[in-house]
Amino acid sequence: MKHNLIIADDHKMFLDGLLSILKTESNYNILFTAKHGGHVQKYISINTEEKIDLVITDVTMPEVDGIALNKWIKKTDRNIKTLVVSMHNDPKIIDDLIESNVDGYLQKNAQKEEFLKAIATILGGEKYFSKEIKDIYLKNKFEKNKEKEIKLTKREVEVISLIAEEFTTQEIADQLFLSKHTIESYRKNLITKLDVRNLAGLTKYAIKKGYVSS
Amino acid sequence: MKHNLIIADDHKMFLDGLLSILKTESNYNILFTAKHGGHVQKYISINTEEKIDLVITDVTMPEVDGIALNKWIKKTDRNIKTLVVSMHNDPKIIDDLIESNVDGYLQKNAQKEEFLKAIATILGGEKYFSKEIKDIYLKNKFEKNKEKEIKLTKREVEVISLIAEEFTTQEIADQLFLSKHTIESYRKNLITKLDVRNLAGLTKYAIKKGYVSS
DNA sequence: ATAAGCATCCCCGAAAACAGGGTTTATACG
DNA sequence: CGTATAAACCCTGTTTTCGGGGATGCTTAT
Repeated sequence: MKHNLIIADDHKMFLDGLLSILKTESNYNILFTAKHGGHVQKYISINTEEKIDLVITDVTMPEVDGIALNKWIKKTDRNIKTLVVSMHNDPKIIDDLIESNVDGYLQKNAQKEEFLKAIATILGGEKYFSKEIKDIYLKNKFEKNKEKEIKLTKREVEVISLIAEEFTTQEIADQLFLSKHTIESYRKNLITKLDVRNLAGLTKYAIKKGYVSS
Repeated sequence: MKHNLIIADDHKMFLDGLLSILKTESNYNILFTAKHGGHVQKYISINTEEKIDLVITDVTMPEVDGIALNKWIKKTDRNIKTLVVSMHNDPKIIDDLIESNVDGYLQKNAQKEEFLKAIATILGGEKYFSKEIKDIYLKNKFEKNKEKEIKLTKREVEVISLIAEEFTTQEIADQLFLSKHTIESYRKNLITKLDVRNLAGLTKYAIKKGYVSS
C-alpha cells in the first residue's frame, strides 16, 4: 500500500529536487504540492477521500509558515505525520517545532539517503532528527534550565542593555528619567542576579542574550 | 546558439532541482554534472572539443571545494564563467570568492527566477550578486579597513582578555606580576586606542575579536 | 645613531562603580 | 481581602575607573 504525501515549499528548485528523489521510490504517492502553508490547510480541510500520511514542509514560507502549519496539522489530525525541512538550525525554531510535536526535522542540505531514511522512519511511526539537531535541541534546553531561574524584569533589561551600550549611570538615569541611585541599584541587583562580578560580566550577558549588537 | 553549462554539487536533491529549472530554458545545454570539484577539473582538462560557458558550483563539497574549484577555473581558462551557490553567507567565503574573480554568488534558497536571472546576467558578461551579498561584502571590507590600523600588542591583548573575563585591575596585576598602575595604563590606552568609552566597550571588543568566550 | 614603538611604572582629581543598606507600589495567591 | 512577594525606586559610604599628566629603559627599523 502506497503512502500519500504532501509537500509545501515556496522554492521551486527544492520542490523539484525532492520530487525527483521521491520518484525513485515506488511506494510514495505525491498527493499535492503547495507554495505555502495556507494551500495545504485548504487541501486537508476539503479532502475527505484520501488518507494523508505525511506532510513535508519548509519553515520559511509566505503567509502560513512551516511552524504554524505544523501546529495546525497536529491540532487538526494527529494521524498526519510532519517532516520539516529548513535551511537553518535556529534553536528557537527547532525547540518550537519539537514542542509542537513535529515528527522530524532535516536541513535542506541533507543528502538523498537521509531524506529517504527520515521519511521511512517517520512513516514507520518513529520520529526522525539528525544527531546535529538533537544536540542543538538538548544544548538549548540545558542552557535554558540553568538560566531559567534568572528572569530579568523589563526595567532590568532596559538598564543592562544601556550599560552594555557603554552609557554611564548618569546617562542611563537621564534617558529613563530616573535617579542615578536607581540605576545603581539595578546594576547591583543585576550583578547579584546574574552571578557576575562587574560591568564586563553584565556586558557579556547582554551580548549573549542579544540585548546589544556584538 | 546554446550555452554549455557544468554543474557541481554533492547534493543530489539540489542538483535535480537545478536541472529541472534549467530544463525549462531551451538554450542551456548541460554538458556535465559532478559530485565534487575534482571531477570538473578533470572534465575541463580533457575536454577540448566544446566551449564551456559557465560552471555552477556548490561551496561545500568533498575533496576539491567550490572555492578551490573557482580559483582553478579562473587560473586555467579565464573565459569560463563561474556561479557559486551556497547555503550560507559567510563573509570570509564571499570575500575569498570575489577576490578570486567569481562571476556570481547565490544562496541556495533563492527562487527559480533569481537563478535564471543570475545565469543570464553572467552569460551576458556581467557579474551577478544579490543585494544582500553585496552588503555583506562591503560591510566586511569596511569594517576590516576601519580596524586595520588598530593593532594591539601581545600585552594589550592579555590585559583586555583578562578585563573581559571579569578580573579586577589588582587581580590582573597579580596574575601578570605587574603593578596595578601598569594595568591601569593599559586599560586607559586600550580605551583610547579602541575608541570606546569604558569597560563595557572593551568587553564587547574582546568578544568580537574572540579573546574571550561569549 | 637615532627615532619610533613597546613595556613598564607612577601621580592626581573627578567621576563612576560597587556594597550595603532602605521605602513604596504593584501583583499574585491563598 | 489581606499578605506575601516582587518590582521599582532612593540614599550613603568606600573603592575603582577614567582621563589627564609624566618617566625609564629596551628593542627594532631606518
